[in-house]
Amino acid sequence: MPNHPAIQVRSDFEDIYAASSAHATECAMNLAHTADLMVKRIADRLQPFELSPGSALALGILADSETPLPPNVIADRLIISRATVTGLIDSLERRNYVQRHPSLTDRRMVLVEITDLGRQVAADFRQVVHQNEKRWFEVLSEPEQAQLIELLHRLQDSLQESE
Amino acid sequence: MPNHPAIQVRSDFEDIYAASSAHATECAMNLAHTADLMVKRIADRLQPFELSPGSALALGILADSETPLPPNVIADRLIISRATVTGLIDSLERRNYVQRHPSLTDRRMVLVEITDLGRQVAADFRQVVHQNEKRWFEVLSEPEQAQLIELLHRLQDSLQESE
DNA sequence: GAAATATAATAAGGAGGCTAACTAAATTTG
DNA sequence: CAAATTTAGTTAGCCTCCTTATTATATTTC
Repeated sequence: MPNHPAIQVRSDFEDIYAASSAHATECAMNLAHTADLMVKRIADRLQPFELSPGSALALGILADSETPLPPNVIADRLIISRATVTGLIDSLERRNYVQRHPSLTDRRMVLVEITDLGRQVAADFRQVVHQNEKRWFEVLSEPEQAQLIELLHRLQDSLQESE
Repeated sequence: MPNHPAIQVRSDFEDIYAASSAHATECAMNLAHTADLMVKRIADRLQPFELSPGSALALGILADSETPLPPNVIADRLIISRATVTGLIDSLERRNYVQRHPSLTDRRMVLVEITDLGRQVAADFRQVVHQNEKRWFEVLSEPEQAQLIELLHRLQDSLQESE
């Protein structure tokens, strides 16, 4: 993903925007800040596994797949560029979490296969991350979590339309 | 901000997690994805001004200040490192949006002063960004926006506690 | 008041994204 | 069936952020 700086400010940024009745801007700031904080926390939890969030997501996708996948498919699922996936797979391969094989049916293609070690690591880090996420989100009731998802879905649609 | 890859997957990622009743994970994914999408959109809107989101935030802070500010203060407000602020100011200075002056009272300090051009640009980009934000968030009613902010605040607190 | 400590800004180097250009292989088209 | 186009993966070069080390100046402590 684009390496855009996160849009965040310290938590009392409301000072700055309070006067302008910028409710939308306040939403935007909070959204960016919260997401950024969460991603940082997840990155912390992944560190013991020597995984970046991106590598972890890629490994997770491979762990869920019955069969090896080409980098292309991983890029599509994560909505990142193929070039970035190349790097993620390089890093996973260095740790022996995955292996590249040339495709026999289409020699342009590479197939990425998760190793037994990779599968184990995926199971482990997912448990850790999921446990933490559950704990973080415990401050919201189930209905609130559902509503948060609903609001975010609508926002996503709104943003996606916008060009 | 840390250059962590955004944690996002294509919008039908629910497939993957549906089976595991991972509501918290679904929240997390949506949060990261929505924020990332929004930041990308904002970055698009800032491009005509030759500003990155980070530079724009820094310029905004300077525009709001009665007096020139040291890089240190900007770093604190944006919750980014001082080293990063050095780079942002470099880029703003190249475009003549700000000027560095040595502080007369503490010769370790630099004071960053916004130029008239910078002030104008800040007013312009803010209007553009704010208009877009308003449009994006129109899919949520006022009470929904307020609730989103409330939910996010609680999440932020929860995440901040977590180490 | 000299030495040790703390603070401000910067520089150097690293990580993780991106686009654009390149190579190889498959597919389409005339 | 040869040429042009498309597709897959990689490489190279850029951007924005980070952490750590460096330099200069203030402040604290003995």
